[in-house]
Amino acid sequence: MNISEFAKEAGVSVSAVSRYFNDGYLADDKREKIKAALERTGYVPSYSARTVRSKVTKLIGVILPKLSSESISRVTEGISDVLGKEGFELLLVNTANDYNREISSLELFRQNRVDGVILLASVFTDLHRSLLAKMRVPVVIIGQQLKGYNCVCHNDFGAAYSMTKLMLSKGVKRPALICANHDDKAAGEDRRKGFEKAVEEAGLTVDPKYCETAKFSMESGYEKAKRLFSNRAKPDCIFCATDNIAAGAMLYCRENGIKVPDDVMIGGIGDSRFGRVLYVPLSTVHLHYKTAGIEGAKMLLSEMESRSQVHRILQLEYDIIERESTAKEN
Amino acid sequence: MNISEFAKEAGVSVSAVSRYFNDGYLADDKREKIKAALERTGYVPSYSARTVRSKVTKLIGVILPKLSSESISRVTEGISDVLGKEGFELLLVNTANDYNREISSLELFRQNRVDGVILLASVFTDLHRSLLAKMRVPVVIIGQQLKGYNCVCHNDFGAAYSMTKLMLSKGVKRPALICANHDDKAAGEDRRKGFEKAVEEAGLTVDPKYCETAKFSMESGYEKAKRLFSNRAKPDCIFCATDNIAAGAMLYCRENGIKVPDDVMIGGIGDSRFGRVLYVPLSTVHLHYKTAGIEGAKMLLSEMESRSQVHRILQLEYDIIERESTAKEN
DNA sequence: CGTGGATGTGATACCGATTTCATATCGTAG
DNA sequence: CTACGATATGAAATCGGTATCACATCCACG
Repeated sequence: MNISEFAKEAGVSVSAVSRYFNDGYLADDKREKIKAALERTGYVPSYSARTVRSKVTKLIGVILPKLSSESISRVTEGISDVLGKEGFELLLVNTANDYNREISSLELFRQNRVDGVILLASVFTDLHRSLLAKMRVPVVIIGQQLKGYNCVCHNDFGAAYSMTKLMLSKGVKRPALICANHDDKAAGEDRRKGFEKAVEEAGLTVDPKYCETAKFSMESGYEKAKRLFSNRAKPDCIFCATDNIAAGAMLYCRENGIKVPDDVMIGGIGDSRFGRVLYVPLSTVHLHYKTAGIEGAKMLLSEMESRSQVHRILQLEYDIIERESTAKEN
Repeated sequence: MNISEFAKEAGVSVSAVSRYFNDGYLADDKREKIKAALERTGYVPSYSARTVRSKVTKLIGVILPKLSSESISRVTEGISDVLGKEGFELLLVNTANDYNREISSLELFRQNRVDGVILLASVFTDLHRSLLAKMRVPVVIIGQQLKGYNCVCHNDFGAAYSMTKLMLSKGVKRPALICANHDDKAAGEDRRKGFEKAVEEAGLTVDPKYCETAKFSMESGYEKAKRLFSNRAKPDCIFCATDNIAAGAMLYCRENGIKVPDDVMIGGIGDSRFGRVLYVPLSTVHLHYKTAGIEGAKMLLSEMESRSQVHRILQLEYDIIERESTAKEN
């Protein structure tokens, strides 16, 4: 059933029906007639037909590197909370860390399918940049910084610096690092640099043998911890770029009789829910993921409204959470 | 720029452009012309205009009770994998466990906005049923059973039964339960029944004092464990409906000097990633969440293709994962 | 050589809504 | 009493595509 059939059924004009669903200027008796016919027939207007003319999709495209990650789902929850209240729905694309899917979903979103885009990417290539430049709708980037776009990011450098410093302040001498892929500016590079700064400030040096690069998984953390402990002089402190990596490292320690924190301190980033209930409760850094989602969504809303070309970067701060995994040695 | 402007620019007819993006029957020279003009102009056809005529949205509506849950995001990942390969995108609605949002998103999906719907609901009311009946596109339900619909569910009863039986076989005498909301047929009622059956088969009785109902969170598990241990006779075994609840219960034990498994065994369901690295590694039941998403998506695809009215229920089995939290007492 | 199927083509009707426009009615301010 | 703004209305143009249709080639087959 389409609008004209329905209009006939309701005994009003097509325009009246359209007005009923949009603004006003409609007499009460017609309003009643339409309401009654609506219940009788179950008619629902077609969204795509509406979009063709009005250009409004009430859809926001969200590009994510993966779904089953605690931090990402928290960001998404924040986004969903804010945009849901404003009547927007989320068109979600899970790229599974595949650049090609990232690119192709940007392409997809150019097809007038969404009113705005939120991008949680880990790496930016030139292709990303050129596609982003072609976008005809506002874009907000969460978790990374990119010039010329509204961004919400975390103080990754500071978080890593503070966590490392916390451990160093307890007198450890051979700090090790399990970082993330360097191409990831935020979780990779910035966190690594934060670690290095703290180590240097403590008058120590960062030996490449004590630096491993892991994927964002527990399994990978486990493997890299194993490699760290294959060095002659064992590390007495491991800073891990994420809690997942830290959990993997801790599992390795547990299985190999290495005591945390007495033999080795372990610190992570992310404040995962499981940190409190780990084998040894994990010291970590709380990043405001949900807030990032909320603020990013708000930025997008305001950019959609004003279409302003002024972009800003919102950097969220962090909270150190100290637990047993970095407790004082004696 | 629209299709006729673009056609003029490319020096071909409107039909030729449409054919370029759809099937074939187009001479190679025109194909080349269009490709060149495409690069020159950056033209992208409008999806909604296409949809008005062709009815195809290439969108699947997915309704979820929450985003930041490991089990749910694993299901979603499965869905996304399968549907992404077939060129579908996901229109995601996070209902935040709010029935009204669940209802309103079903309304939303009636507006010819999606080609199919996947529903991960926890509770079914009459309103749900009547709205679902009005749907004009195929619907698949994951995690619950509902007559008249294609469903993928888990053997929740069996999982709970087996986990409880595992603990009882180790000689515990005062089993306790922390279950989920009974309105949730699968995770609430079925798992509780599985527990009860195992307890009765062991010749024991289920005292209401040893049954608590928790929300799906660690905090709630913690609280309910506290209540269980306020009984005069302490439980020596707690079956928890989910791993999150189990983690909370374990945290309570840890903080109160109750030894797991020596003083109390703890078992969960869900095989959360963190189970291995908990304070005491958690015995749990692996449910095939990702598989559920994959199979549900496949069901939807085949229903969209065949429009068959035959519905089936796919019940996935489970694997017991035995770890230290239920290790033999001596 | 005639016929028919596969291939290729552009004009145009059509999809289902919104928006514009020309017009009507009514209360009220001047 | 007139003029004007606010309210109300339906016909028709419009949005940007796809589907249909009538028609043109071309090659192969009997």
